[in-house]
Amino acid sequence: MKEARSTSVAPCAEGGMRVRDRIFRTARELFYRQGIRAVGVDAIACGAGTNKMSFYRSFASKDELVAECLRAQVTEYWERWDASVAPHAGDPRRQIEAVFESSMSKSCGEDACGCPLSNAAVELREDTHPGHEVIRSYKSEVRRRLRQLAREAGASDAEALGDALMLLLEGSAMTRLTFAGRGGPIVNSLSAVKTLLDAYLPAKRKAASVAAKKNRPARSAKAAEAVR
Amino acid sequence: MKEARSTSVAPCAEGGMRVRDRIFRTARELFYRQGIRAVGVDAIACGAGTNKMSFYRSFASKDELVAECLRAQVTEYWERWDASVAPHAGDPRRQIEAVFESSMSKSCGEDACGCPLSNAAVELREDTHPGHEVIRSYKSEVRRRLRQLAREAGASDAEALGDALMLLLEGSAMTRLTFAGRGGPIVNSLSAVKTLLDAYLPAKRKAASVAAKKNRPARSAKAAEAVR
DNA sequence: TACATATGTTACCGGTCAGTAACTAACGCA
DNA sequence: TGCGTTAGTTACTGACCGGTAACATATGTA
Repeated sequence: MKEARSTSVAPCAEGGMRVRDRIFRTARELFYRQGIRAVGVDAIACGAGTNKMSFYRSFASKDELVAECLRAQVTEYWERWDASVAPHAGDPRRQIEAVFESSMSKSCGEDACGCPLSNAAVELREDTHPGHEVIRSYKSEVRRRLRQLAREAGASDAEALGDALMLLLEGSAMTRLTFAGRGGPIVNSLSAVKTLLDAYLPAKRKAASVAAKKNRPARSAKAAEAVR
Repeated sequence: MKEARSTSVAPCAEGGMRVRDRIFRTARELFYRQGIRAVGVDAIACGAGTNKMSFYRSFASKDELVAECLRAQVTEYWERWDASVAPHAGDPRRQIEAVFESSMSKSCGEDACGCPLSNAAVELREDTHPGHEVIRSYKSEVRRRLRQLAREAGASDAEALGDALMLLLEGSAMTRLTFAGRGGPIVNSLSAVKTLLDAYLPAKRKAASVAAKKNRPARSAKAAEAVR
């Protein structure tokens, strides 16, 4: 089980950052790129331009750091979610599309390697790990929100549509680990979403949509093409 | 990073099995349940009712064992695939459904925790690992076959449909890690597949389907319900 | 000047990891 | 009987792991 782990990692000095923040940022990056179990405390501290002692002055344990990284990931994810949904208030179908466009361009973007939360779910199997509950509640909330949006959009079967969307979301992130670059099945993720929406949602999106004037089909079509 | 790993694992003596086979079987089970990195060579040997020395008489290294486990997984997967597809030769739409029914009941079954290949893709990030190529070629073949089936079924956009199906497949396996038991989004996986098929395939399945008499919509509907 | 806070340095602990050496015991077979 | 194969046993190596102790050095502030 050879690791390229010990190879010196370029320290992210980052000028005016406190040690704790540098460690935190470095840890998130290394965990995401190389995996949680593959990255040791020493490598994190060294990568942050400090040493192990300073690490343990800022964090109680590696497990706690991992959990905190996951919590930060969740917070950022919801910020992105809310930001992409906000401009389309009253148009739930468009909101769903916006969520996927955002996800496809970020968590599944060019240099991305999957979803940090999903990856952590694979690596942290012992249910005593403090990060476990973070992952669980996050995934449940994703499911709840997608089902809620499906309901608001007037889906014939909101639970089925919401779950189908979630499966696409999870699958899109996961395939990024094997199909790097721009060629994987993820290129057809958005079109799958639209197909499902067309199938489950009432035609002509009369639905519960209040501000129907906000529709911009040309823009969404362009975004779909941009992924390919 | 505490592990429940050292707790004695019940040895699978398995009477008349050779040491190598016992080690192999034990390794696959432990890797799948606890993760590859979380399981040490000692734990595998001990779990197989033998010791580390016998392990290294049968396998060159842990990495090689991992790769061989993945190869075995791939072989079994294609056996299952072929077996579920064979009874529906000439009815590609039904074949797609059968593949999903098979996958949902096995790799995503009751006590399952995701797809061994996908999980390995998360855990083995160094592209020098001998298992890496196994995963990559396997995923590519899954994609190729799904697109091929979509083409045979006469899909309006075979690449899009094939990829959408693959995303559902990947997502279904992945959600099993967080939503254990029977309650996760996977319960709506099959209905999502049918919806996509209805959307992409020509109505009344006239398509390239040769033996249209093989249609058994009642059976497939029942299977879809059984998952819920 | 004096003190508190934040950080760096070095050395260490006990444990686990993958992997090896050397020897011994059982079994099948000719 | 003798030999080869298969497997169990014990002890070991060197590296790395997460985590800690003790001490030294900055820097800012009062």
